[in-house]
Amino acid sequence: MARNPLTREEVMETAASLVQQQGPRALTMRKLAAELGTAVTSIYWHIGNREQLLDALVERTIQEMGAIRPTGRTPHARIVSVGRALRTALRERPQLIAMVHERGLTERMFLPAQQALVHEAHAAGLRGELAAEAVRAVQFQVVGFVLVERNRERSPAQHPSEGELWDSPTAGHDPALARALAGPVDAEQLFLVSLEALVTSLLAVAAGDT
Amino acid sequence: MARNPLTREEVMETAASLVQQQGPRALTMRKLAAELGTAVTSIYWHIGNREQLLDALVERTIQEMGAIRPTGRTPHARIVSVGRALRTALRERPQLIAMVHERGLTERMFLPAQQALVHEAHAAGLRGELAAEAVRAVQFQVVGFVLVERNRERSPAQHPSEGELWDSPTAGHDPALARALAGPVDAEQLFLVSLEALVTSLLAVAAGDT
DNA sequence: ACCTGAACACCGTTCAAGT
DNA sequence: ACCTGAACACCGTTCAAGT
Repeated sequence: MARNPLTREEVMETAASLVQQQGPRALTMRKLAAELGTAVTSIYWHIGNREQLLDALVERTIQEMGAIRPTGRTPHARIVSVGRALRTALRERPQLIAMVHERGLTERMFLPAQQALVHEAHAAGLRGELAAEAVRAVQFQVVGFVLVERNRERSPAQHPSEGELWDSPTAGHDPALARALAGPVDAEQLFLVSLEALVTSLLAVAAGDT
Repeated sequence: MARNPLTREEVMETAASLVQQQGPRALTMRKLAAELGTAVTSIYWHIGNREQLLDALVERTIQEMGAIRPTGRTPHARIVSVGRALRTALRERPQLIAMVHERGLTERMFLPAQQALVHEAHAAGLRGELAAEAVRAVQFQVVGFVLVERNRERSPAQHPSEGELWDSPTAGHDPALARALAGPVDAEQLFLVSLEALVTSLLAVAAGDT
């Protein structure tokens, strides 16, 4: 029970921990009020409605992430490092992904990496629209991958549907392929392979190589 | 009011149209019952609870999509064509994406393309784990992109946050870059560029070129 | 300026009771 | 086998009333 006057900060704090522990669906105004020891309606006075609360939480989490610092020598390595760091940062905050998911705020997840990517794209010799395209390609790639990855993890069931391919005409001739597709995904490796591929192509354009 | 005995089919049909028109959030058991002219509880007898209903709808929509047929001459072109077709098919069914979103079923969206991709990867000379990796890389790429794209479209607000970069140190030196980043995304082009890049790299591996 | 309880209009789900 | 209404335990939000 909080006797001292309720604070916007206090509400945010409690809401954040609630989301962190049980996901955004569990963040109900009434539960939150109970946790805070106040009436439900007090929250409305300080924060507004549930949507605004979620928005504020998303913003807060993004702030906490801070900037992303590239590592490595070559432009290629540095851009890839930004992608990896962004994925790591997002995966460390599954609640963020879930909240962004629930509302339509994916582009918020782009922000932490954007400055760094712009800088690196420029350093790699990309200019103007081409640089913008490269920045966005990496952002879409990374965020998209993380969305798929998380969504996959959320799914409780095994993925037996992929087993269908075991006896598909093509896979039947290639047992190793069938086995690999039936098995679990090595997300880490898949992420790296895809990102490397993308960056390679983007930089090939910069080098004048078509 | 439906006097004839309620059918599982009838429930699914009505539920589908409800989702199509107003999104999965509007699919409430009570609204659905009202639409059908029955008591809410009848639905439970035929279908089960809301989760099972959504699962069934997802499955149904996937079935409707049917198989994806590659076009083009070269392996590269054919794989890219599968990616494009998959994206188009998904974008034509925004309700599917929303439903899959709400539940954790992303991998269901992988299925329509998988057979075709396996075939094409094989035709391109990829075998075993390498082929599996290529198939999955394309799947993740396409589905991830569509997820980001859709989520972006759902967001009502403009994206002023990207304007931040206008006066970022790097972008400041490159007005064309700043302008491009502040403007809207050409999703179509971004998708193609990324997909082409990925496929090029995946096939380079097949050609023995490291 | 801040907090409150009552009330409204919704939910999904269960269950005993009907035919 | 199929359908029903009542009931339970939840929601978010508004609003008039308090201090």
